[in-house]
Amino acid sequence: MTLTQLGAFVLVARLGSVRAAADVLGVSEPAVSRAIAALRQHLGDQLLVRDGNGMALTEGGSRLFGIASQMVALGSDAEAAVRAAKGTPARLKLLVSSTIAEFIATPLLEAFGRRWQTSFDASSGVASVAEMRALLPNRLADVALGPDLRGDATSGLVSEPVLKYRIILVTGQDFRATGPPARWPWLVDSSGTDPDSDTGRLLRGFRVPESSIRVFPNQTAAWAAAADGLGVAPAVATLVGRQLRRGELRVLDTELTPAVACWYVTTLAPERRSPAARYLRNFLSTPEAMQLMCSPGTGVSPSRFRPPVYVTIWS
Amino acid sequence: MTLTQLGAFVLVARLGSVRAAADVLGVSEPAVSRAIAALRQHLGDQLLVRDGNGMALTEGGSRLFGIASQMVALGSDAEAAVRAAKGTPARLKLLVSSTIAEFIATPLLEAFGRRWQTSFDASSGVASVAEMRALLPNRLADVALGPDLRGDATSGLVSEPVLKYRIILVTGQDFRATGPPARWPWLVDSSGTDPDSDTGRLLRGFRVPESSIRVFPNQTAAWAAAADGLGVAPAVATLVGRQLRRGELRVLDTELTPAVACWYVTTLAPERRSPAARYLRNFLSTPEAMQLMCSPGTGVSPSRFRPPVYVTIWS
DNA sequence: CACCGTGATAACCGAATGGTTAGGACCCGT
DNA sequence: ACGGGTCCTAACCATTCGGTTATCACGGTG
Repeated sequence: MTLTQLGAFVLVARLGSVRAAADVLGVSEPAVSRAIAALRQHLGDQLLVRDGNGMALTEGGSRLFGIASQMVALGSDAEAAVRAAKGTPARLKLLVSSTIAEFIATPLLEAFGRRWQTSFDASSGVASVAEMRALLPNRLADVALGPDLRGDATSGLVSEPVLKYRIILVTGQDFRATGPPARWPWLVDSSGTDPDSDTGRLLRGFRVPESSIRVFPNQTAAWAAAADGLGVAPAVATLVGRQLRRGELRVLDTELTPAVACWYVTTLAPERRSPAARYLRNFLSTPEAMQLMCSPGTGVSPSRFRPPVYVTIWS
Repeated sequence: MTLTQLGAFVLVARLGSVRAAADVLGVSEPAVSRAIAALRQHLGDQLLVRDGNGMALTEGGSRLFGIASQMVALGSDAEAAVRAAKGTPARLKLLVSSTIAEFIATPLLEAFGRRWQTSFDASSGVASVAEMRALLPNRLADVALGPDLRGDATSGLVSEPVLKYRIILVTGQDFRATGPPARWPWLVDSSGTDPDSDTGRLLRGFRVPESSIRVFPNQTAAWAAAADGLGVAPAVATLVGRQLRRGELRVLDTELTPAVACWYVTTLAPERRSPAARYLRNFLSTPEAMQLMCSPGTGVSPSRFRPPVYVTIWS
């Protein structure tokens, strides 16, 4: 399986014709045909089948197409990326939990950028605990902010506490909690599906069945639903201060809440740490960063706003 | 540049040693060394330099590392993906605008799954208008739901209207609109940075300067800020019904709002359409789908909730 | 039916990839 | 300075890849 073979395959799939692909590539038609044949044999699937006056993808071919397109695109990116790196600021890649992504990551990186703009080019992406554990040792990211990732000494990861926070349970003024917590309607964001997150642990602690859980795309939405009296939602105390002051939400105490938890910053062991990771780790202990994590402003100006560079792959 | 060369490079970068990589690969050390040398020459960068008792990545090498890791991983995925495709339901890949992603995509796909679960395996991802235009013709996605993508006849895309909706402007009860709209504080979600989105067009229509725009991670958050009197926010009328009924928000009329707009479904031309795309397109005209788009339930049960398959790449 | 145009296959060939062993250059420790 | 580790390079060889031309098989279309 070669990149050129994959490139030929992608082109044929896109154009729906071997001949046309050969023309575009400027090679003879059998060359393309044989590239496809090699892939067919290697993968044990027809990939492309005759369809009247052209070629159609098989189901297997369609799976391959998405992957191969990515690979080909990455291949041509590689050269450009390496060349562009000369004399360019280093990149800082930050992984964050969903809560931090929603409220803290953007202002934090904005502030970090103001200080180090010339030297670092920072961006962030959401990841589950499992993903963080996989991405950091591989250097696919420099820093993770959120959960404690210790517990596997062999991974070479170092987690350090950054900020304590209180986890509380909030609900609307008119919600009446009846029965045990496991029977309440629970309103959570997508971190509820990550068993290693605060939310996941809380749900497990109360043995909440799946039928009592509703997952919202973000915490703001879950809290809005809670304010409507639809159920209870976990929250970080400092982040719902506004809604509590306005009386939209009230705190509900249980045997497990309020609870104290802690955000951690995780990097590789000091000697393997990237310079960018070093700087961000230090930045997190500055008063400015602390301030931002305690009461982040919501919303940023669009010139500062740059969504993380995601590439969507249906694998 | 070969996949095996990239694989060797990734392994060396990960282990910090040529020798160790050679051991893992079960080949001689010069074999690995020469793979690196070939990449070095091809890309014109040292990529890895001696660093005491091992190898460290140069800036260019670190850029390549992220890309190469992806490529290698995709390469090993490819085989599995093709083999797994045999006798497997077809995949439906849906691109949606951010508004639809936040409120509609999940229940819609959930309903679609209930009807066709055995035959289709549907998932969705957020994309900007530009991304949709790029991904659909390449068959990296089957269907786009949201903006009208016509206007470029050569692309082979077909957009059909699905549902009319009203764009309104909402604000808190105590917000006093003074001066021209361009001077108001505008609270938008990330689609405000997509010039082809409804929000982007509205902001351009009022010539709102960037300094007056605050970008929130999602619309629910922007509306919550508007309810706090922090400014005005665009909204789809049917989606803020709850907040309007509760009196948290009120409608603000302007020369450009209320405006009527329309969601479109976009696919390839009928003869190039995938079967999955055909089915979803038909499903969208059913009463069930219409109902969902007009008043989507918020939140889904976690067993139904499967986040889209994202792979984060810092390119 | 004969005639296109399409894709698959065969036979051949140059070039590169990827592997080996042997030896040189370098850093680091004692 | 020496030995032991590392990485780089050179010379050699088998294999595969990617290209060609020629030929066959198939499906519409006149």
